Amino acid sequence: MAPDRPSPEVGRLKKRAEFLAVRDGERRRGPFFVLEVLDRGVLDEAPRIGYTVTKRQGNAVERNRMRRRLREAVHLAAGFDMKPGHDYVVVARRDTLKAPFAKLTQSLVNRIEQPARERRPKAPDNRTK
RNA sequence: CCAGUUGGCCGGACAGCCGCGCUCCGCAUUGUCGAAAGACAGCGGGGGGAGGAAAGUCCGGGCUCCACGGAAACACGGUGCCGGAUAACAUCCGGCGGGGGCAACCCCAGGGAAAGUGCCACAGAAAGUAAACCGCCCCGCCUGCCUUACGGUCCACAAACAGUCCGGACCUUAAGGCUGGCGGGGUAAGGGUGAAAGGGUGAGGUAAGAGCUCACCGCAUUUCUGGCAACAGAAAUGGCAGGGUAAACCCCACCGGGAGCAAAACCGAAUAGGGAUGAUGCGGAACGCAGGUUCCAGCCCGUUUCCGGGCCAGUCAUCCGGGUUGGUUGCUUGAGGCAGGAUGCAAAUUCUGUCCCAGAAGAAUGGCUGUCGCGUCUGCCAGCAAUGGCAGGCCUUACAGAACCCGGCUUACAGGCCAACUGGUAUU
Repeated sequence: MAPDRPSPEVGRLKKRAEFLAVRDGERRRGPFFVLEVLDRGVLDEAPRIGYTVTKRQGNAVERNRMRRRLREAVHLAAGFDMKPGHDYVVVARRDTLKAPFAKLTQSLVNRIEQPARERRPKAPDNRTK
């Protein structure tokens, strides 16, 4: 099951400010996790990814496991489909822990390949009724 | 073999593929990021990489910075049988005392309640200068009944009267007894209440009772003996006083500065702003032309007192230095592990040899697959049963992830292993 192509080069998000920036980007919901995507508009840089597992999802052992499985899924498969210059943040949910690995990988690939929808204009004036 | 007690240990294994962070060696010796400090990057090879609790952060230390003039008192917090171990402890070891268990063994916040104050719910008469609900006992009065005695009346006997050996009924009086009621007193044995009722058991004693008296036990005081001590034992005396509660206040003895690796040090852009020195100048009063000196105030050194020390608002000038972001150090060689010896009942100490064993920072130590093992469920078969075999399914496992480091405590934990001991049962 080893991929015949070399591992893709994917950077990591490490600072709180970077995570907060991606929160303003597009959100793709679905099973297992929520994917947040932000186009930084820099085409010649490698894509970067960060993982968010909140304390509500379990104790330290379970949180570690969720992060590791997601990281492995990105490393083995999903990383090839990430666009350069984009930042991705995976917000894990509890069922990441028990999901079959193949299903988790497939879900992640699909979510990344999903075409970028038109961003709704984030105007709070429209919401006020 | 069954049941149990104590102590210790393990807590999936192997293989394959792909990864992560740390470090070492060799070869290359340049590039990338950045304001700087600094960090990262190539190829090949090697090494090691979570736990018994890494957890809770409850104690104790190391380490770091801050604070700190002395003495006494006070306040606050903690500890609390004795001896030992230790860097230290609320830990550990060995004893003592009390309680539980047939036993191995386990549990104890275990100083002081005759220094004082407080509290003791409900129930109960009474919760602490004892008291008196029922009961028990004594005395007085009243009522009823019984027995005896004297007397009387009637019946019966007899019959003419007299009479009463014997019998019965009723009445008066007296004495005694019993039942009930009322009043006065004694009592603390018994009942009842309660977590707890002012020593326990037995005998004597008494109207009934009571340490009222006696014996034994307990208790208190004194003395002696053993023990380093906690304490234990014995004797004499006392004659029962002194209920519980100190995780209620309190008293006594001992101990204790504060904050924590996001500590702290160093390197380091801009900007806000800090410190030192000098000048001017200072809350009051006195002296002096003035600089200034003295006294009284004020503030600081945990509080107070005494002694002692320091500081003065504001403005201006000069000089020094660098919060935050980022980076490096701290950061893993340590009260260290393992093996053996010595001392000690033990906790532990000590000697020799040997080993280097995670150092992350949105946080590495993993992901997937296969085989086995373990567990569990279902079905079938064998068996009286315990159980065993086969097939299939599930979970690939409990509790749980280092964050400066040690020593403990506490809490969580699927399943399993070993040793010693105790009580049964069977066999010899």
